[in-house]
Amino acid sequence: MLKRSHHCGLVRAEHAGESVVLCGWVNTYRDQGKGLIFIDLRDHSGLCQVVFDLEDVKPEVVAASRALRREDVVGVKGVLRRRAGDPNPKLATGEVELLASELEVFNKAENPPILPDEYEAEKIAEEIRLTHRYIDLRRPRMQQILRTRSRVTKVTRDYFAGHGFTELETPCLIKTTPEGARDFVVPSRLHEGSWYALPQSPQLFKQILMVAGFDRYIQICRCFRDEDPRADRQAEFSQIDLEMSFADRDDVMTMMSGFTRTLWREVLGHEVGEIPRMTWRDAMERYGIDRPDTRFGLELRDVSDLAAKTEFAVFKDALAKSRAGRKGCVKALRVPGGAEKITRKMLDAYGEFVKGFRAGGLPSAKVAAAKGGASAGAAPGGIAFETGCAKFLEPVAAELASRLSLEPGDLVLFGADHWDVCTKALGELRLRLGHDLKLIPASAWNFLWVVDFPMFDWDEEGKRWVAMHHPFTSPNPDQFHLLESDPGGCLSAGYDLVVNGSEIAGGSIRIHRMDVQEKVFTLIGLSSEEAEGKFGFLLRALRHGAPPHGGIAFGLDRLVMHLCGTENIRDVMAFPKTQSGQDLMIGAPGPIDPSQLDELHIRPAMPTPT
RNA sequence: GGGGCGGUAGCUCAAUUGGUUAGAGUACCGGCUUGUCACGCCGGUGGUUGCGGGUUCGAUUCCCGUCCGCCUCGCCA
Repeated sequence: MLKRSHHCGLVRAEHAGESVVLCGWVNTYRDQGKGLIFIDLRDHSGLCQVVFDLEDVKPEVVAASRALRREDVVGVKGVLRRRAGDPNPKLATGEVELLASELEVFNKAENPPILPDEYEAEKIAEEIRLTHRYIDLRRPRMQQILRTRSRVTKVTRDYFAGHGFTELETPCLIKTTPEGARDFVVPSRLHEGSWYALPQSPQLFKQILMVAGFDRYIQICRCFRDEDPRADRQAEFSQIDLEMSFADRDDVMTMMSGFTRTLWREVLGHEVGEIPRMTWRDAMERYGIDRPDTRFGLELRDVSDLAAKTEFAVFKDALAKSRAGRKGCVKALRVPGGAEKITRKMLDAYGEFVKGFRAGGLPSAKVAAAKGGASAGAAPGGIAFETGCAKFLEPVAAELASRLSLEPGDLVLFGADHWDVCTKALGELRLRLGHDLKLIPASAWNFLWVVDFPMFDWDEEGKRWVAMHHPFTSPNPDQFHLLESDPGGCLSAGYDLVVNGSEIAGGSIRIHRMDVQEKVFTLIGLSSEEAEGKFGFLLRALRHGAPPHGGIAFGLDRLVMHLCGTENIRDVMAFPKTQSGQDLMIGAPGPIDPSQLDELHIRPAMPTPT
């Protein structure tokens, strides 16, 4: 077998004159006739032109080289030389070519269903690319992404090893937990009728590792959640999972800010500065979302008090609403220059858009310069409202103008509904406006810690509190007293790391006292018997010497998406699944043999597949 | 579970109001071509129009069902 001496993409003019063996895939072939054949040979490093001078090689090489087709895998031996023809400025190796003397065909490729050309890849249906993933992954872009992913995990391990973290593994076959996402389950052969569950995260194990005295833990682990996938979500995904003992919220955030800075420096050469903090309340009120994209303004402003002074039924109705102890509200979004930029058609589309988030509609008004003097509707600030719900706004025009810093030419959009509906609808609309009006600077990296989350959300259906993060999250130290008196107002010691409006990590300081943990279980409607049954091991651990501890988990896939600038999580996974959870390459999931079912004590409700 | 878009040659797409033998580019096969580099020129093979039903003299086109892919709401502690 020909042994490779260089990589295709790395040969340069300085290697001219050397005897060289290149191995790789035939990217393209150009048969010039009886005397001359060119091929571009590709490996992970790039392309190099190989030339066969048919009058100057052995007959078997003539035949074999004429038969070369795209994606054949070959080794070529020859002398590297400066090109006899014009250099190709498009190739890093464009100054040189390999003059072939020997050719070994390792593997003749059948006519490829797809080609790993970036030129074609964008057009080829993803379904086809996933089916033939071994070819799609040959694309330089996919190679670059997955190598970046490898670089990320390397930097991660180095950073945390350098800070005293121990890499430990936790089991994949565990048991179901009552809270959280739907579990993937695995039937037990040895225990009839019993089931394992795949971990949604190693949460409890890492806490127990802290109780066990490991001080600092890291794992790059696979997590499983049986929920519908999205562009940035897969049922099976990877986390950088961490936990620290004797640490408070600031300790964890400081450590992780350092990690983030290291990662962005090492992978992108970008210097991340101090990462600012924002309270959850601030994020929700100003951005309508718990992971604000702070790369652009367009902030929401509460105008409930002014709306109350109008006779607008939409506002009145909203303010009269109440849910989970929280009154309805009216919020405004000022779009500078929007009176002209936002066409009627766009406005209608935005109205439909917010309805998708259960808002009733999108009241709006244009801002114009007040007509000279004291005409009706003119505010002292020199503006007047036109169109839409303008006439209802007249009584509060001056106050609105001042609160929203309105100027002629602006457009004002209103959300009026339950607090959660109103904030979410306007928050999503803000993002869409930012996109549509091109307000988002593409090259910016805006990091943000979101802190002071509520401990609990009120579940209207179940009539109970549910943990906002997870039931092991501790209240902030100054909030413990609210646990009983005002659970809805109690803030947690949780924190999320957000970049450009995307949550890349989330964690919390954990409860390390059994009595507090039991209290939280009770609050979320878990009886002591249930808690003992589901989490007895944790409670026992907390009785036997648990250090204060806390941690975080980064979404590895999303990190890589950001670092590579992709918008699709499947692009950063070697073998992703489709939205229906299928692996199109291997054909999973698939039927299993009835005897396997018997062994597992399972009788399917569906007819046995044939 | 809901909404939207899509499925025609290996791949990317076209096909008028429901009307001739479903076309083009590319890939592939054959021939030509000694400096190409998305090589070029000539010729050729290639189709269960996702699948199943229905309407019709006639369906890629219209209707019903179903499967698959993508985006999205719900969901994702």
